[in-house]
Amino acid sequence: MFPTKSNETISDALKSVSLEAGRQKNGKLWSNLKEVCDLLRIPVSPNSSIASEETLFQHVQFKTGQRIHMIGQPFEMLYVVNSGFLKTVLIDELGNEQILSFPMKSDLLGVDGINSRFYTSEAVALSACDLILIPFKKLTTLGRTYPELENAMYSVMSRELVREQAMISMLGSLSAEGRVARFLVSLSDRFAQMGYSHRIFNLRMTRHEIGSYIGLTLETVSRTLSALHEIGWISVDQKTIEIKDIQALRNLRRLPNAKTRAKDKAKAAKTDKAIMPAVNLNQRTGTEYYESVLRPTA
Amino acid sequence: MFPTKSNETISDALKSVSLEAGRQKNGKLWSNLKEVCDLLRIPVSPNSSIASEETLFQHVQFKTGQRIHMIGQPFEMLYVVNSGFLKTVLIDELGNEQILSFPMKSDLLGVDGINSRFYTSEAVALSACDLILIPFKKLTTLGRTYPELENAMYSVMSRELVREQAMISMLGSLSAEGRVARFLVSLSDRFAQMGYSHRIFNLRMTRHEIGSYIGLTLETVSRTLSALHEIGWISVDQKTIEIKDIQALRNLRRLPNAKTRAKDKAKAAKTDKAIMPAVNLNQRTGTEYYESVLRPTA
DNA sequence: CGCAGACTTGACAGTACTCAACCAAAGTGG
DNA sequence: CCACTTTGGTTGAGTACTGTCAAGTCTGCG
Repeated sequence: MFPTKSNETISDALKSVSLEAGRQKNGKLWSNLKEVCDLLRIPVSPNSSIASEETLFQHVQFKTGQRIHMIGQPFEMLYVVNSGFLKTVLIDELGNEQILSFPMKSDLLGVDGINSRFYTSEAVALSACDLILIPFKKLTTLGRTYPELENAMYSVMSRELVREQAMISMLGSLSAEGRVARFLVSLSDRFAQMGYSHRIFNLRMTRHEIGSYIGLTLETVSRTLSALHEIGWISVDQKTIEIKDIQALRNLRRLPNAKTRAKDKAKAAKTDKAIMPAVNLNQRTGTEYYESVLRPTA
Repeated sequence: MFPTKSNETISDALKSVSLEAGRQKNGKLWSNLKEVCDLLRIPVSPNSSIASEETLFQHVQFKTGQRIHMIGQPFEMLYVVNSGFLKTVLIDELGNEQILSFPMKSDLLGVDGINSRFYTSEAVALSACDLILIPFKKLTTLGRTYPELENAMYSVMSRELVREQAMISMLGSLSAEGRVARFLVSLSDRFAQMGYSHRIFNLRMTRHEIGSYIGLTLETVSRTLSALHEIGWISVDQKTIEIKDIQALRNLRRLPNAKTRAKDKAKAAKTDKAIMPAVNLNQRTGTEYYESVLRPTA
């Protein structure tokens, strides 16, 4: 009776995850080092001394809209997302918000504070969240006891760096369609990784936030989602996304062009609003007609 | 008789720096841990045991065009730039090059390899370069002996992460003019930091490489440089850049707009090709005339 | 029920890309 | 030494894409 669980059931998921990766103590949730490493997808040899119960890290819960840390605040903690969805935001000199990431389960937050000793970005909960507190001082101390932990830290930071490089590459080279497609694909991948459906999911962020993240205006994001919907690669209804042709989305760098797309729209319209399957986007027949008909009416 | 040294004199600079930050041994240059930390601008307490001569790191020289490491190559080394100019390049699925950074003195290279155990980008020398080899294994081992080194590593990686975040923010929010202006300002700052002139310097990279770095085509880069030249904020001649109004460049987010710019060009033309000082870009007088004169001739 | 915020869609405009011609500098080879 | 090629740069014309402005819809919530 249970289909692939959607990411709707946050509170349910939270409960079960909490049981997996935490224990009660003084009425609060705590995780040991091993559990934190597992959460971060850091390989740890099973017989490692890391598995000890000596060092516990406290969980903290945040409600939607709550700030985890603010810009300029002294840096002391790293945070590992155990459940929930967040955004990290940079605010530039003119007060413009720039979304930097949408952290979710198993992501690490707060790394930007290490160098300057205060946070250079802020993190906000987009849903109810369960985070694990990692005091940075404690972490570096532990690193001396467990050499593999040290390597793991380097590894996680390196991973984050590579992720940002990919982001820069995307912003530098992809069209609006390419960016939105990639965004959806990466979300789909993340959800799959977390055990949610990779086909149907809910966006946790607004069009404005998506646009900020991938360097577009909210209108362009909305239009592009509509366009992808219309050619049948996805289905959009407000925050609900259904991926219908992930391979097409993956391969997309630049939609053929606006003219061709208009043609396909025309076809779709002619075939009684049926959604076109994602094949043969490059066909170019019987379309000049459509345009020449429309032009006079405008 | 020595003006502020320009960055022309690479080989000279290399020699002097080598004497500063290296020593001969078996006919090769070596630096100790303290010198490497200084180069990376990592604060080290002077009485620290880090200052020891025990651990030496070898220098390696590269000629223009030589590759320091390639994509997919197993990761073993980090590199610290002691002198010279480089580029790091990402190559995506379709073989498109994407410039990620232009490392120069005191930058760290190769961090992207830590996570995946092989380099995900390649580094190429844009000039003669002197790099210090840091075997990663050796570094992590040393980290256990010198706790402050460990912190320093985290700090450097965090710094790099913040830099990339700023890059993402820029690509997401700035116009072509803003990007080029920022690029020039950041170069100017770097050169100042290295003791070169912040007013006049030579670009080490092509327009194509600049464009890739800041997400524009080479034509747009060229045009924008010409525009900044024309309004008198900089002076461009091929690879030579002279900054004439760095404050204007710093504040630039979006040039008033194309129309206003055309007006200023008109003014500049009328005043017999004199270069306009960078004031009052927003004046909007006597310009419709210019346009209406030009239009018919086209 | 009305309001505010999020989203969609249209019209229009301006920025930046594409294509292309041209120029300059630096090799290359006879 | 001079044609010739190659590479990098500049500039123009035209166009496509994406931003801006604006109107209107939908949703959730007090």
